[in-house]
Amino acid sequence: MASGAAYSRFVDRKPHELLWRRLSRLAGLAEGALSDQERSMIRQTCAAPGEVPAGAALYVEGEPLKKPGVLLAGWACRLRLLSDGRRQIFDFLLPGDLFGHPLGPEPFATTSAVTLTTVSIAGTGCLWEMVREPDRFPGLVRALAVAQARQQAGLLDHVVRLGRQTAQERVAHLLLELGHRLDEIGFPLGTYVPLPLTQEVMADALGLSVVHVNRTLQQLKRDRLIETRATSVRLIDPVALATIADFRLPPGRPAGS
Amino acid sequence: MASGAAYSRFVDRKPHELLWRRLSRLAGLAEGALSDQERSMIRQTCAAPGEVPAGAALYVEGEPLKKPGVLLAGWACRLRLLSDGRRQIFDFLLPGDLFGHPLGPEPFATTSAVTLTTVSIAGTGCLWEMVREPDRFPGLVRALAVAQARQQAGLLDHVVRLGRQTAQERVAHLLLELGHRLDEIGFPLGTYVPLPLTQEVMADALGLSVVHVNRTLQQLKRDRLIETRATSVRLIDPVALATIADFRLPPGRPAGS
DNA sequence: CGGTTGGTTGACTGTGTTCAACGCATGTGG
DNA sequence: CCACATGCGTTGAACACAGTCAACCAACCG
Repeated sequence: MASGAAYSRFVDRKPHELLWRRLSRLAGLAEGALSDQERSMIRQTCAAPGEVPAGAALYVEGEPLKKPGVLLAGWACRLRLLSDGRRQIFDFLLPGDLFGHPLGPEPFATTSAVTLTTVSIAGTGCLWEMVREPDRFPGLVRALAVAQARQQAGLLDHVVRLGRQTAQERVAHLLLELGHRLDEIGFPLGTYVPLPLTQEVMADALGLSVVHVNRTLQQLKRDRLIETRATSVRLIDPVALATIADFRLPPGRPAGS
Repeated sequence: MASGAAYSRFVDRKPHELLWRRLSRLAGLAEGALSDQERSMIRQTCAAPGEVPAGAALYVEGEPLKKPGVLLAGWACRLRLLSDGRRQIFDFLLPGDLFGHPLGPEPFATTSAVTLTTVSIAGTGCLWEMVREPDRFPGLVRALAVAQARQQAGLLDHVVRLGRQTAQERVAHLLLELGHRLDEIGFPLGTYVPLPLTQEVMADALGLSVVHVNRTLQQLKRDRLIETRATSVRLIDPVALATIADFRLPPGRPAGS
């Protein structure tokens, strides 16, 4: 089931190799989906990564999206603030994820994005070329489109969580989603994997209070469904969790490839 | 403020003219954004509209999206069912809205879509051409991209409603969103506009129980914020509603055009 | 007519919130 | 090295918003 075990961890290798691997999978599962030109483009993009500290904004709601990028290491999230201070987190950006690309022809950010850990990013300039000259990079454009479609699908899952699931189901569902995404970048499902989220962050993502997230996590631990260490979790029984959460694997990812 | 008053109602005119008008606005606000070729394409698309009864599925989650279309009259919604029968509605399709277009290169529906009223649709075959030969219809492709970006933005609003707003705020926010979308197609904000939603449908959209939707609507009526008739509503005080709901107008729509 | 669909109301329950306090680790400056 | 502050997790008690269950009504329709 866990397909990522065969890969070394995303963060353990040279960034451009891993990014290439990931974009290839996104672009079409065939490893030859990207041209040599695109491959060198990726290398160039990763040449000078930048560091961003935790808690910094990658971009802000309403501002023009002028700096598309790739997350090479660390976590971030997309969110919106209400006028009275309430906060809603839409989704999380993990290593290998693209961000800051406009969806339509209107290049304005519909959310803000904030780093949750120290983060290493690449691509501020190079990826911009790609967006403006799509014909030269068909594989990359395809990978970008797939990534955006996935993000969209993730949003739909999130709506279901918030609209129709209980606290336990929400937490289980989110952990499974993150677990599977981490599995794809080299942290096998069922082992201890990084989860650099405070309970407050989880609360703001799941539409719950911090206190209730805390109690719900404790319940999952008591039921021997998960284990936690400092900033990592282990999903002890992903199948039982999936049953609780009504979790369905996203399509397009054959089990044994 | 209400910009739609200058237009006749979407459903009162010849479908292709109104669709052309709407797509022009989406494509770039300038009325000349669509070519003659595209205009005739639109006419051709609307030539043989089909009727679909209420409660029918336009497409089903997981199936390949082979029939893109346009809603010419009536309402529909996109939704997903949980395995135990719970239901979550993601958004609503109003006259003039496009549906069934794949987002990425993977042409599988991520939701189901169901009609809420009798519905008139067009484009099953013609729009498919457009998607396959985007170079011949640049304006239409642009309009489609803008429409999808808007739908995406609507989903973000929906996440905020479900995650961080109270029942009253949710109802007010949804009514405002629909009110503004109806305004765009010729039903001025502040007047009686059609709202063919049962309270159960609103409940499944807003993540509430039917009973609670009922009580919340009554409260809004008692506070003289809305009035309802058989299947229509009037937003008596949109400004007060917007304050309650922390509602922000989507950008890209100048106030007086 | 009786059946159905959608809306309304009341009483009761419960899931999740709020408020407040405390523990614990980490960091920092005197 | 200690005093203090800060961030995060944990716990308890009281409360409230919203859900559930059940009954009833009105309109519509075959």
